[in-house]
Amino acid sequence: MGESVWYITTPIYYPSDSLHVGHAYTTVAADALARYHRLVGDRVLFVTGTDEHGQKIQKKALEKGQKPLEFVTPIVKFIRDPLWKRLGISYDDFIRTTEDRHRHVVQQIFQRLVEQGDIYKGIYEGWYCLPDESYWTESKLVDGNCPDCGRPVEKVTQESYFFRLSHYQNRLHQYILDHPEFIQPTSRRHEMLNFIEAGLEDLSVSRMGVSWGIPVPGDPDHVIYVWFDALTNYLTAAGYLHDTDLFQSAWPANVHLVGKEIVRFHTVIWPIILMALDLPLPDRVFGHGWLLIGQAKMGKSLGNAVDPVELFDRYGVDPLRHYLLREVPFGADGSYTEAALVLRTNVDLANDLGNLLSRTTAMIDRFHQGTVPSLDVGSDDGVLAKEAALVYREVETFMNNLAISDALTSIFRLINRANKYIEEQKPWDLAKRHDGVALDNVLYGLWETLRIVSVLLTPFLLEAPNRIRKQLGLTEPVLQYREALFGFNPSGLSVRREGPLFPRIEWKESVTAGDDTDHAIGVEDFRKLDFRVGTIRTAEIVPGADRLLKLTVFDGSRDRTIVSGIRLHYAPADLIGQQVVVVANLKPATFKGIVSEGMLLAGSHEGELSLVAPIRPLPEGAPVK
RNA sequence: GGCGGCGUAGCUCAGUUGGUUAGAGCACACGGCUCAUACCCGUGACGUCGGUGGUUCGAGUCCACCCGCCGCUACCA
Repeated sequence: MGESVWYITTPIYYPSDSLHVGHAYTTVAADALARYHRLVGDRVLFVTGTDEHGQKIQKKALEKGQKPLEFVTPIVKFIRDPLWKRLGISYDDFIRTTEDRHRHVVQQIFQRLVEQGDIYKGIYEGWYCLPDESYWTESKLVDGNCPDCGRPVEKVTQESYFFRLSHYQNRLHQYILDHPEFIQPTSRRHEMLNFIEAGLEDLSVSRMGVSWGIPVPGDPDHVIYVWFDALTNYLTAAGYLHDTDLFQSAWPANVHLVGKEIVRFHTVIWPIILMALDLPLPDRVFGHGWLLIGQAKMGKSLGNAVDPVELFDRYGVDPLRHYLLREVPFGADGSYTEAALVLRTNVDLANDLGNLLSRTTAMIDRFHQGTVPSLDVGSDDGVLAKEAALVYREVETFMNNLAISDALTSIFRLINRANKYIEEQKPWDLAKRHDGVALDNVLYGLWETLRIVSVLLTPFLLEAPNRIRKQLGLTEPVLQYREALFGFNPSGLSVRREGPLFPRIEWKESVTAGDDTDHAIGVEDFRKLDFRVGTIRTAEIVPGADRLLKLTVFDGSRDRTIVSGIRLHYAPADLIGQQVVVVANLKPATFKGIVSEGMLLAGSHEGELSLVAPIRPLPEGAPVK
């Protein structure tokens, strides 16, 4: 019987596509929690993995002429290394649903539930798209047609195994009422109570048309379907039915960290499976928000998925981790923009933390020959010690509540306090006045604060803590959270200045593509723009300007003079009679003495330029919106 | 449609059980400092607290209605 294990999971990801920053966000958050708990001395089991069965992967593999496992394995490999490896994901176990250990567990559970009557055979009604070879539920159909291809679907009825959710409905409802901590944040809890109160239908947990999955024991025409397979990974990884010692200390899980879109499966289906198995329920299911791209949901199909590998190649692991953990507050949605990532890095990591380290070590070098002064407790004002002690407790509280961004905010408050303290104490004046004791206390306080920060940041950042410690003259890595207490004895240590801990990122907004939703405008803004169709009447070269043309454009009511910088791309003669789109309510501007009353729309790419025009002719003056 | 939530400075958000001049961070302006990564520190400006009408001595904070936005409303991982 081992000591109790702090068990945290991420969802297992579906490797049909490469993962994006959203997945990285969930996983980094779980990693920070796992690292924190190791630091405070808990035995930790941190599990992530991949959910590899199902129709979609079967189809994708088929398209590539591969077996499903062949198709999926390189993707899984990539997720483990480089993706999670370089992001520093310190998982203790990586589970794949295609592993034998998992198949055995799923089949045994299934068998047991059949035997005790919680799973029964019935008839499943669904819809099937023949050309797509896809099954759909009624609610997914678009106007009664296949949501993928829009073609008609046919009704299929087939034998299926059903899981008796209805039987456990009241028990689950009561459980959620009795355990306010079970579903977080509370808004999700309300939604789930609502959902359950509406009544639970039994869930179809097998399919006949899909071959890529775990067969139903004793009935190999049926494959165990989706959630029943996926959710039970949490039991497999905890050793259920095969590693009794591990299971006894690890189960129930402390936290299932999930995206808000799968909260329901984790708080309805999953607890009922556990109830049916007579197992205790996890302490908490936390549904975190999404990382949006500007305002939009991120997704492969939306073409805006941000590749995490690209991000840490460009900005480094610590800036990325810090940004993810700091920017998205508790349960709410966060918004990814490159501008915000750069800002967080420059302001927090470079200006505040990096610069504090730089100025502290510089002063110890200059005013104390590089050796770390010791503290004269009796004469110290205790300002930094007090703040450090407060932050120490706050971080504990926040991390226990899964409030990761609040914990980081708290740590950076200590850093800011230290920067301010320098301003208040003016060590350079103390040095001039030869006030040795006061100077020593200040320098020690700053050094000690940075040492404490290096401990506090250990769960969040991978490289910075040890780089800070090296510059502080410390050689031992951080081992325990308790090291973040004020009063370390630094005798014999000397600082070792290096280059900036986090160099400021020079970043020009205009250079970046892909974050156009960063400056999203409302439709009311768009309506301010008056676009109209016009026809070019005349076109002539503007003397003394090598790229300007002077045009007259009839906009339905009058001829406008428009000066346009398109001479390199269009000969005047080619433009006459051409329809274009003009911006009609632009303030007039003067070019080479000619007043231009508007602009033409044109697209450009790498030196190419093309005017925008209606595909079919329209009357002049027709609005464009 | 049903249930729930949100709308507070240019941006992201805090605002406890209703109570003196509505806050923080970022951005902006000005000033200071020089140990430091053009950094840091200070000061300042900016808000009809979505709208209307109530309750109250007093409402961002309670009630009603309205406007706008969002989440959930089952078998996709």
